[in-house]
Amino acid sequence: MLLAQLLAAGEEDGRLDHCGLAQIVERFLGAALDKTEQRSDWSGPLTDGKIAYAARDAAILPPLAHRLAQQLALAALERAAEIEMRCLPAVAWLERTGAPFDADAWAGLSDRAVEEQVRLEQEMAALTGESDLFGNGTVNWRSPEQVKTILRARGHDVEHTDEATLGKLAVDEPLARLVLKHRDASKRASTYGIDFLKHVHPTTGRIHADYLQLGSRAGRMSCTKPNLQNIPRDAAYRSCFRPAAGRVLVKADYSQIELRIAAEIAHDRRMLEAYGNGEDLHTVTASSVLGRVNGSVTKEARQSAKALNFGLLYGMGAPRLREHAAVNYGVTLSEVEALRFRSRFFDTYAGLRAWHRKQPARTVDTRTLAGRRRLSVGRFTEKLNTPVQGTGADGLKTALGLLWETRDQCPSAAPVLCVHDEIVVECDAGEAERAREWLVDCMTRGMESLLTRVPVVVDATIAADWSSAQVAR
DNA sequence: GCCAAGTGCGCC
DNA sequence: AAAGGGCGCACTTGGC
Repeated sequence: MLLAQLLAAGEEDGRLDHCGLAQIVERFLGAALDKTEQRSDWSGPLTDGKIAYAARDAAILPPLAHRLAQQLALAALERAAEIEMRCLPAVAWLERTGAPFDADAWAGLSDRAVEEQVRLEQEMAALTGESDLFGNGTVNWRSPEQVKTILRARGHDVEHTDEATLGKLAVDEPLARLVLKHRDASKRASTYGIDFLKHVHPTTGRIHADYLQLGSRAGRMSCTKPNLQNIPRDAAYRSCFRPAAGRVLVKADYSQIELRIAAEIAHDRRMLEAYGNGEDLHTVTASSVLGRVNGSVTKEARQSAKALNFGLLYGMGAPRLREHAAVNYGVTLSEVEALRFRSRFFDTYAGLRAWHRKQPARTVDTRTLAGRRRLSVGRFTEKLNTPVQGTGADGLKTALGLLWETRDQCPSAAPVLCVHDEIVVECDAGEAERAREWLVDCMTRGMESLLTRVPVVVDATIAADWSSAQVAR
């Protein structure tokens, strides 16, 4: 399954997600596998037909494995395949262990979000004079159509009601501010509301999410039922992920990993030099692109530089840079200023500019540093991003494999969360320091197996829950 | 009642 | 010449 997905990465919808053995056999062996028995009643004694069906299912595996190995070799995907296969038991381990979770604390947050949502609806009703525009007397503030209609009635001729649009309006339209606040409360009341608790396992009390090992076209994992990779960063939410007394979490993440990988792939001298000297690239960008105040880089400037680094690295243009700066940093840039920042950025990182320029115009198959392939990439921005993001996945998956293979080093420990550049392990409090060293070592070695020109830095902390800040090294 | 597409937004 | 990328979930809308 994984290997078939690896070969298919980038096709149509990008994955062979819900495709079973029959489709894989059909595709790689060109043979039809009869699955009619699959949905029949398997209780009671096995009939000859069922036994034959089960035998056929098993017998097809050796020739299928042979064929897949052949195809992987032909496509030069052996290294990527090894990473995936060694990672697989770690993903099973992660899912089976589950994330430790405080459902009562979560329910409290959900209640607060619902209250806030109701309060905001009352405020908006008062502000708009209970306007009966939609027949039933109440406005559905989650309907972009209705929000648009009401804003237009108040003299704002908007095409969209997204955060960027409403954010601009918010300056002199209190309703826009309320709509944005309502969106936030409503998100917390729905996606992160009471229904989330249906994912708490009745006997373990933990959340055993479904990690899709090849969930993204670039090679990352995704996560569903529930998605534990988009839990709000707000400490109130993260702290609900908390083990019982006597156990602790060890959280570790890669420092600026995509920028380091980009430096390696693009051979950018300035970036490699900065990382080689143990510098922080956001600060370097702030200093050389945005300038200094009294000789030093302000916290705000470093924050803005982050946006420049991630946006411009992957091909963001000046217009969107302006938009982004306005919405996320409250920084107003003129067109000329945006263009100037952009060109100063590429003056600083000339290797990145050269890397952008050498991208072919035609559709290509991209490769990560481990050789992971994505088929038929046409967009310029995807040609830039996929190898970088995908190499991050190569390194993280290698690390997960190492954790599984060296688990005897830390018998009380098991992974409980995994979020693209972060792994969280749970263990006995008494084994925390040992677990921290083990985790940092596996993560470092996993990523270092791919990067030769740039150092890998892993930040790790021991904590009572998932919320505390990442500081120690 | 279901399905698909679109909108919006949480995270890395 | 110009072009940020990658997800999953809740909800609305429009059609059956």
